[in-house]
Amino acid sequence: MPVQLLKIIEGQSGTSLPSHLQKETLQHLREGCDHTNKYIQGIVTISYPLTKLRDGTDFFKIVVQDSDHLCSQINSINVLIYGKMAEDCAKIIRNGETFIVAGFKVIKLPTAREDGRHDCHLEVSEEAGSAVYVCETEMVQIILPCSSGNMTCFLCSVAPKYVYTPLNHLKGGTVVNVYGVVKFFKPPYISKGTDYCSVVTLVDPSNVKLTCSLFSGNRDSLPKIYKVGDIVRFHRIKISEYNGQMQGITSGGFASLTFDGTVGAPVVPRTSSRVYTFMEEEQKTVEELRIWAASNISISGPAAKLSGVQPMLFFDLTCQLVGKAKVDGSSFLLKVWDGTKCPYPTWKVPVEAKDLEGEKVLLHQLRNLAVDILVYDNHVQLAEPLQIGSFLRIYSIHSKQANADNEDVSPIEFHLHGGTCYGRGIGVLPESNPDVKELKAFLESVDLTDSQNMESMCSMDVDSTFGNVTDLELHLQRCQQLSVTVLTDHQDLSNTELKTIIISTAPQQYRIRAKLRTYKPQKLHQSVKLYCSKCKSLQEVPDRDDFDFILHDSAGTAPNPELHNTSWYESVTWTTQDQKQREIAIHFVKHDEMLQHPEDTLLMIEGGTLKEIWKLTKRFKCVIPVRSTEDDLELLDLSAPFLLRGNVKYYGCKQCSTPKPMKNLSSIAAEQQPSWEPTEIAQVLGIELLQYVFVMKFTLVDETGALNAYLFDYEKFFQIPASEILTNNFLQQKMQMTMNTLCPPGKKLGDLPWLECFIRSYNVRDAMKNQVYYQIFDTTVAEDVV
DNA sequence: TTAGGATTGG
Repeated sequence: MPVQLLKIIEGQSGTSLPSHLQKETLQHLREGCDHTNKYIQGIVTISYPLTKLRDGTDFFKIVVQDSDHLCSQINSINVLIYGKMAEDCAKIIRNGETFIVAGFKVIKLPTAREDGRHDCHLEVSEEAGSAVYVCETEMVQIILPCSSGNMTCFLCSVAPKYVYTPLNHLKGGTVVNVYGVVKFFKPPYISKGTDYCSVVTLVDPSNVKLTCSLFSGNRDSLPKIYKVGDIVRFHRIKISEYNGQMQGITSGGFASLTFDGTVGAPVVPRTSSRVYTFMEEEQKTVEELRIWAASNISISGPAAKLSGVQPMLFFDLTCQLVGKAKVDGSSFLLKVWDGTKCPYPTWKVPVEAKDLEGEKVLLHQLRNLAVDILVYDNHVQLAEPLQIGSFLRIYSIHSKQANADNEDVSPIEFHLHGGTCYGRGIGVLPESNPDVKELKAFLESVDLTDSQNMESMCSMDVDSTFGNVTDLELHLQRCQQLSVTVLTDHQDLSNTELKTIIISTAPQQYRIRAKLRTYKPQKLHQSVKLYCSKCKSLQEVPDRDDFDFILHDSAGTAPNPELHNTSWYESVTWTTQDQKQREIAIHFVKHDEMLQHPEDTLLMIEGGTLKEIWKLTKRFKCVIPVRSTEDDLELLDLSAPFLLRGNVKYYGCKQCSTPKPMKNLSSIAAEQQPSWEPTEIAQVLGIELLQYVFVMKFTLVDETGALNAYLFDYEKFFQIPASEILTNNFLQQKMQMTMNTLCPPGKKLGDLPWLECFIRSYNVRDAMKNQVYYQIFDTTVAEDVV
């Protein structure tokens, strides 16, 4: 992560920075000079809200003041931060903090400034190779007299050193600071007294639990916990003994920080205090707790998508609010959606149209995707002021099927019962929350016309497979006896018990019969990775923003007219009418000196936006984003897809690819019937094609033991191509339903279906030890499950 | 003060 929080000790600032970097003063900063090994340091005096540029790039502007040269004529500079880095910086940077940047671009402004600011600004982005360091310190704000009038500046005060007590060393009657992993929590609710209340149970590596009752009149000052596994730091919590156990309760000056508990996620605290201390060693504490929690806390909680809900269970739902209505004094209706479709008919709470708040058109469009959740009693007061459009996590919703015994399938009802048992409640998630970002992107990708069309498809599926409840039961019974997976080879082998496998040496192959107790990742789309078969590396699929930024960046290079209309392609160019006057060139590859039908055509585009490229892929067979050099077209950075075909973005391995000239494509164009296969295109362009794979960890159990086995699958196991899952809503739902059959949520171990699998054991050695791993192979989901 | 985890009603 390029944005780092550093501990900077006064007089030794820079001790933690890379040693090749040297401090540059604002006076010496010039456009065109080499600042490669320089950094700028100053105090943030103004920060503007995070905004988006026209093309969707995040943009964050701050003003940084050189605190060592406060009274010189030029003492501050505008810093413009773009893309992912803008977002990251906006999260953690507050006025008064020390900001350090290296790897910036210096851009001179056309007009001279008279406000003491530099006549250049700095441009900062991940793509430009910038690195940002932020020092968070407790600040003292003072006003200094200066030649140009009074001036506000900030001084760092020495931060107090906090001591954290492990949970097994707590004593009654003390006030302490603690770190812990959230094992259980109730989102803030209105207590019977005067305050908001949140109950939080922590655990730490001493394996001791501490349940805390936190009160505050201000909901924002309670910890912003969104899920079990989050990590919290409490300052000044009072410890007392209750029923023979230690408990925590808020005391004066209580303060908390909350961190995402995911290993590897940015260590960015969630807090309402503007000023807090957070040192480098504390970042380590959070990272260590994350690693401890990963193997000691079960966070595969009852989260669900609407497509995965089953009758009669309790689950947490992350969703967007699209409508609300008062029903009566003790209940309130929330209409929400998460982009997926509940596979069962859902109830509609009757309310008068005039009582329903929300955008009418959207409510109509979502009539088959949105569900009604009725919240009761204490939740009503929190539900009433919720903003339409906001993102919610509703905890422990009860999905209830009224007359399950009835011949007619009665719809599923969703209730948030009164009370706070099991953490029942409603939390509002900020837009910066990673789950919200992901949900937002997914909601945007939902084609509402499609989902209406799919409605008939879905209900057909449901009708034929689960015609009524009896059929559903039969289906489940069948799953319990027969295996929900089948072997595609080696059927002659007999089963081996897991205990035997665990005590045997590797490598070996086994046939097993086991149950799937749990699996990771629970969010199925996170299982999709890109794999390079040459260097054997796995990487995340780049997100839309990465591509967007590369496109934005390459649009800065104008198409070179000398490269237009060659023997093997025909070019069209135009300039956009908007303010930016972007130049776009499209090169249509010819066959036999003729243009082909659009559906057979490969084209190369320069200067296009994400949206434009996406539209072209709908019409044309293949699209390759390129840019001009002096003498040829070339591919963009390999973090961007080098080829788009249908719904699939094809990526190349940065390490193993050696891009070749684009004119090599002409050899394919000259074939009798060019098929424009991605593998062939990759080959002539010197690209090592990355393959989409599912990578999952299955925890398998039988009567004798348990083991974790990896699934590494292109499309054989799920019979769904990994390459298409990210862009196909229907396939995502299908995969979720498959996993719900293999591992039905809320079922006891005895009720889980059996899986027949082939697994192979293999050794992984490092300097310290040898470890045995297991991989599933030659296995596929049974035909009547998918 | 409030809550002190521990579902299933409308």
